[in-house]
Amino acid sequence: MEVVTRFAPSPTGYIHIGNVRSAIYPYLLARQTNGKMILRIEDTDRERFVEGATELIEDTLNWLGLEWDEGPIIGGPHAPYFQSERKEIYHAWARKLIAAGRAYADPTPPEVIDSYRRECNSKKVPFLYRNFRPENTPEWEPGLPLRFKAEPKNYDWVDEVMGKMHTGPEVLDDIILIKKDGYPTYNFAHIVDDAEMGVTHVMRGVEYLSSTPNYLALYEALGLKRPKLVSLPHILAPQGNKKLGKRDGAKSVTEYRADGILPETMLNYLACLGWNDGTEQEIYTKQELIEKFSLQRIQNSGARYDETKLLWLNGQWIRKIFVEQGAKALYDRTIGFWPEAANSYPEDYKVAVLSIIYDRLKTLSDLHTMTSYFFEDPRIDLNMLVDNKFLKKFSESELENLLKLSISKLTNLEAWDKETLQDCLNGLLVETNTKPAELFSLIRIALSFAPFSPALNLTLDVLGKETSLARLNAVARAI
RNA sequence: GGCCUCGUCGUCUAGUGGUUAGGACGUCUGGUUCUCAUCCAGAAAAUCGCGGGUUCGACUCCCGCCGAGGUCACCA
Repeated sequence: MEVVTRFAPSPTGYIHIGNVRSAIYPYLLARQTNGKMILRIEDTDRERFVEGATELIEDTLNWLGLEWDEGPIIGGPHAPYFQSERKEIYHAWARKLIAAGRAYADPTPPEVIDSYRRECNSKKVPFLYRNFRPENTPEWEPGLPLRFKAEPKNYDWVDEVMGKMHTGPEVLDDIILIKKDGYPTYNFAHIVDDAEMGVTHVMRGVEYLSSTPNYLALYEALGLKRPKLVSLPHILAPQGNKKLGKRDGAKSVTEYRADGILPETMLNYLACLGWNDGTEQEIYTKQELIEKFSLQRIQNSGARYDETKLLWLNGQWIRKIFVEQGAKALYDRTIGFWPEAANSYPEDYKVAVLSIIYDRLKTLSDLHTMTSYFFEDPRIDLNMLVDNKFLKKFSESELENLLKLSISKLTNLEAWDKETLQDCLNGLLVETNTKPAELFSLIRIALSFAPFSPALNLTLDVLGKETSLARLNAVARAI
């Protein structure tokens, strides 16, 4: 049977890293089995609805490369995919329940229900509405909430991650199916939708584990086959033991795009937070994840979110793309991350710069600070020369002489490429009887006045003869 | 409080009766003709939450406890 999974977020804001995994795993499973993934927007809470949130969600999925088969804009055989547009469907199913005597309209005012709840809380007993079930219930009509009539009993089921589950009758209750505003609750809507849409695997956070018996009761009352249930462990905040949420500063997934994290990194990192294939592999392409993913190997304990490892992984991916797909492919990912001054330079030049600094990048936004001297002349700061730990031992006139000799040798070069330049630099080392740390530091700093730069011959090569010599001369004059 | 879930290096994890408890991030130390990285090599780092059993033998099986989390909404 075809596997059908879904990602069913509510449009209450952006998707953060704490909950995007419940999009990734369904995606991987669907692709692995040549099944389908559905995007469904659970917008039945009209108070919390945020304008534009659906677009944000689609944007996130697109950026991560998680394409879906049915959903709001692209449509599909089970449209509409906004729950708010499916009211009649829920009502039709609700009427079946009423007809079967398994649902009732509840006239009890909220204040009264609150008092029941408070009573239970003060007695330290769980609040079960079915213990307060009204004797006579009216016809269901708009303005009245509709409740499920629970039949308490034991339930046994298998959670694909947590394993064999068993609960007693005490967890079943008369949950609200339809709110007084006519919209269904999540509890009811998702069951109806999953059934109508043919969803075979329901994947969601562990927080739903406690209410699963109520869902099981609903499947039963509705005469529906229960789908496979998959509980996903939480992603924990860096501090404490709570699940990662917006109040812990959980950034939106796409915010990481602005920070220069690659989507490959994000997908790789998040997929492997709480899942692994049992090997020692750390870097996975999307394709590899699709092939190797398995429900059985999802971790059943929470996993802490660790940004340091994300950064490491991003560095790995930057290098992987450069090595496997080439400098141009990596360059295409860097648009928007270059310093202002780079705008007036041709693409070839920027690709050349990228080629010699890419392996120092942790994020693409590092480009901004790491490459400025390739695009504008640095401010000359003689203290950087004089105070340098390798150059301290030289007097200013010695430095000037070293620099002048270097300038004349470089000026006389006929070719300007990394090999010729290295030969020239090596010759200067012999001639001046200095150590690489000394002479190279001098030239490197004079060229860049940056805390670090790529290998000297490469820096000179990319900067070009004219710019390099102009900068060295300027420094020689300034000493 | 009831019910449910979870518990291996700081972190992510491998491990299903017999292993020097393995890998990765991070940390530290070296090496790579200068810096910062990369890369390479190496080190430190888990009495497997605790206590009982079962067994020749337990991280692995059983029981109890403790700790952490979830849930008990007309939110999802």
